Order: sequence, then C-alpha cells, then structure tokens
Amino acid sequence: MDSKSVDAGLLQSRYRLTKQRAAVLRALGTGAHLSAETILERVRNEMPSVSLGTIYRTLDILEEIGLVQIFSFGGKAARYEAALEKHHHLLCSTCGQLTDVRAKGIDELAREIAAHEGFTGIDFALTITGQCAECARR
Amino acid sequence: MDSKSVDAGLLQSRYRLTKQRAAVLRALGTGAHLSAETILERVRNEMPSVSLGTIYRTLDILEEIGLVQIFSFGGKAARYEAALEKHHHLLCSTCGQLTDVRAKGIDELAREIAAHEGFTGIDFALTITGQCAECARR
DNA sequence: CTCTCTGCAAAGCATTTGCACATTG
DNA sequence: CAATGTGCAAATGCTTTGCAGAGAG
Repeated sequence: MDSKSVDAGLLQSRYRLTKQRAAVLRALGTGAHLSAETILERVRNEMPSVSLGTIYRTLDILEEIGLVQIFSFGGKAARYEAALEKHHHLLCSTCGQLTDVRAKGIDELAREIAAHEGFTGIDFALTITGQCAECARR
Repeated sequence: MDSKSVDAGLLQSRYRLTKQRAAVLRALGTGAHLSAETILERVRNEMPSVSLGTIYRTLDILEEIGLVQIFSFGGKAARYEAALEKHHHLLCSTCGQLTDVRAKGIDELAREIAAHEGFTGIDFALTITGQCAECARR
C-alpha cells in the first residue's frame, strides 16, 4: 500500500486529510508497533509543534477507519501499527520484542467460533506471549 | 476447584494466605470478568476496610502464582478472572459483554506457530471482538 | 521479634478533553 | 465562511507506591 492509497482512506471518510494526519500515517509506515510517544517524536521531526493530544485523536480516527490497529497489552502504553495485512503477534515476555506472524488457520477458526455464538462483524488479533529463542538461550 | 485447593495455591507460594487474599479469591469465584472496583465492592461486603491498593496488590500476586488471568482490552479498566480452565473470549463491542469459549484447535495452532519461531513457554488468550447476537438484532 | 501485609493518601502515567484559535474544503 | 481540526494545558481514570502501623509465623 503506497502513501497515496493510505491517504485515500482518509479522504473517503468523513474526516479531513490534514498535514498532521498524513504525517502520522507516514510515521506508522516507517515501522510497526509504535507507542504514541514514539509517533509523536517522529511526527515532530517534520512538524515540531504537533501535540500528543493530536496524535491520540488521529490514532482514534485512523483506527475507526480501519487504517490502524491498536494493541494494548496488560502493561503500559498501547502500541499502534498500520493495518496492512492481517497478522498476529508473538510477544517476548523477557525482552519485550514483538514479532509478526501470519496464520490464516487461526482466522478461520475464530470465524467459526464467533459464528457459532452468533457473533457478527468480528475482528481480533492474537498475541502469544512467551520467550523468544534469543532470550531462552541465556 | 474448591476454595480449599485455591487457597492451597497461595499457601504453597512464598506469599501468606491472609484474610484479604482469601476474600479476593472468594470474590473471583462468584463471577468472572470482574473489574478491580467490583472486586473491591464484593470484598468490602465482608471486610469493609479493605483498600483498592490491596486489591491490586493481591491480584498481582494471584496472577504471578497463576490463579488469576488478567485481561486488558484497549478500553479502560482491566478485567480479572479466576484462572480455572483455559479458554478464550468473545467481546461484544456494542454492549461490552464478555463470553467465554473453549477452542483447543486454537491452542494447538498457537503452539505450532510459536514453536516455528523458536518461542518457548508460551501462553496466550484470544479475544474476538464483534457484535453479539442480541446487539445485532437491534 | 522479625518479616510481610495492609490502609491510606499521594504519586504516576497513559489517555482524554475543554477551549480559543487556525485550517480546511 | 462554516465546519472541522489543532495546540495547549488541565482533567481523568486506572494502577502503583511510600510509609507507618497491624498481623502472621
């Protein structure tokens, strides 16, 4: 997905495409699993006056439109990621690293389970917590 | 699991089994998906002087020992639940209701995925968000 | 008697919000 | 120019912590 088509998502929505919003989208494009604070830093590189409030407001909108996925794991600050291709995460409980994984088997299973309970319009993301190979070695 | 065996978990740990901790365990037994605030209310029924700080401290310990599962979903207050049998959740994004579901297929898949990436000692819980049958009807 | 736990109140943090001004379409 | 968005700073809400006294072993 290039930046034009990402911006298009905003244009098609009831929201305006502002400099700040485009910058947040760009920041998200440069790496995944960013905290709001990190996004703020990146956006400030090109636009020093943005405020954290705007970052949060923007992320809310982007999530609503479906351009961003939010992960809140028990801990502290949530992580935000451009919603490109559906995928899941492995979270190392020792070093905190987040690894992406695809697994359509899970998607199908989840869909079946939800359907069985009468749930519709579902969405989900699986986060598996454990120890990554590197941390286990120590 | 009766209350004796639950208490035993604490007794076997390096923590003391205090009145407050037993009361929190009992409160968790009476219903799942409780917020810390709700647990506080329940515990106060039998012990009016407990503080929220103690509730949180106790829940932390219980999670560490493995007697409690914590769910933090994006939103606000986390939900706490006695860790009885491994299961997953359906979260209705409209009414907020949380439904338990078992699905060993998912457990197996997750284990495979993690193993493939060299992750060990894994744990996870799947939360599927969508609209429950009742809310969809409206 | 010593170590752990508790209540209380204050502190911490991530996130949200009210308001006056700036910007967009 | 009317509606929406932004920066700023203050407010919120959940959770954590320091401390002095209470309780457990």
